Amino acid sequence: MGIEITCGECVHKAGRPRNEEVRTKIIEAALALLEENGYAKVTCDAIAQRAGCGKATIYRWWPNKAAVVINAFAESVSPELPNEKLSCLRDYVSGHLQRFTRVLMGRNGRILAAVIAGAQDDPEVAEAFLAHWMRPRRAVSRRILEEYQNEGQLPPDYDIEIVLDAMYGPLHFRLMVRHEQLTSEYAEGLARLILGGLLPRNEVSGPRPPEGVGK
Amino acid sequence: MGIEITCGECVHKAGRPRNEEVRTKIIEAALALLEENGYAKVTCDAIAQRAGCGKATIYRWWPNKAAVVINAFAESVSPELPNEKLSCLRDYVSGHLQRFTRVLMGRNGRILAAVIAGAQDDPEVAEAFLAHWMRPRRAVSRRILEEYQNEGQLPPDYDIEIVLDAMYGPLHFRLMVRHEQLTSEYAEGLARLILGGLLPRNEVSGPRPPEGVGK
DNA sequence: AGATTTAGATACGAAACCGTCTCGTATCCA
DNA sequence: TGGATACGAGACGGTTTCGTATCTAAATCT
Repeated sequence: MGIEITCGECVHKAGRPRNEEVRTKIIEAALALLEENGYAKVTCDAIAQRAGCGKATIYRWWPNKAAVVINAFAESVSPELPNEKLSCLRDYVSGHLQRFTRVLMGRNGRILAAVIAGAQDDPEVAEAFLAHWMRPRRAVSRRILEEYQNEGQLPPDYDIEIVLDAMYGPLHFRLMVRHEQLTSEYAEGLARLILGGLLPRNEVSGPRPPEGVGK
Repeated sequence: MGIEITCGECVHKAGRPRNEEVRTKIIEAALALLEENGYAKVTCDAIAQRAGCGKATIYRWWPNKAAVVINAFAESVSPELPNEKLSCLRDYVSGHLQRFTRVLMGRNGRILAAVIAGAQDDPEVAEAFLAHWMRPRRAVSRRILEEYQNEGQLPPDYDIEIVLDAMYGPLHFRLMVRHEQLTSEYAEGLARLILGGLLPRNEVSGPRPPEGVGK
């Protein structure tokens, strides 16, 4: 059943109503700690201190740290970056990688890296990350790429999942390993490479089928 | 100065000599815990228990958990996977991605993911990972790709760093995010895509320069 | 033999974190 | 006004981890 992400609709009956500002401050504190120190160093004590609230207030609304982090992450990224099909595949790939890279270069990039790291030792974080971020966004891009494929702008024998990975994988790679900077130029270069391929244009018409590499 | 990776040459003067088997057991225990539980859940206590040794023995030779993990990681991966230039770029990319994927599919894959995750909240782990794993291996691949470029098998206007990321990035992406399985077929499909590119072969000769996407 | 060093076992204090709880106060509804 | 709920502050007991300190036994050198 996983972790409750939204902390309920808070149907109000009687008594002092919930202070929405406190909730915001807790979420914001969690994000700031994620960004600055990484997942492992986020603690409920630290969140409470930073948010200027009592620890009990946190535990009243979330069962544990993972739930707060997942909730915070899901909200911070919810202003979706636009992802719409253009008439030309080339422009779509280039533009989309540009926009996504700009997101990763900022605060949400560090947060994303922290959540992926946290997902390595907590299956609940992993599942929440896939469900609330990775899968929905991939679905949008997948649908767009499939349309390009139907139109013949994209070779029909390519696995869309692999195309998606070829686009997003390198960006996440630099985000997390940080062997080189994530930059706008990187995104542009990557788009050119994915679109053009490594083989010179005067090679044989298509990639030849695999031979002698499998089992 | 970073963390001492090899725990010294242990110049022996007098007294009981160091039991090399204990060292091996500690390293092995660290690797097993990394693989099973991820970086965050590796503790010196757990290592000692699993290795069947006293905690003091660990602290005698390593300053802290990060040092043990880094040491263990560096040794476990030291049997380098072969990475040699072939006459044909296509075969090199395809074969290399295949071999590397097979590594990631096994025990060392989980360990690698754990270390990268650990690097997100510990700069020393990050630097050790880059220095002892990422940079040396990238250097080998970079040199090979540069040779292909000099031979004209690889377009001269591609940034080799980006080519490297296009190869390794998607593999690490699946390794860590696990939205889909890492398989041999994935490696092969990725190789085909990188080599061939998204644009149909009857497009204009080369990728056109960026326009209107930068600032 | 005696000095020296490694090693296992275990106790230890300090600190961090967890999740719960209480208390006093604030804020709303009936 | 009184009941109900939210909140901040902080104490709490319990657990975990850290890194150190002891103590005993083993192994090797001089």
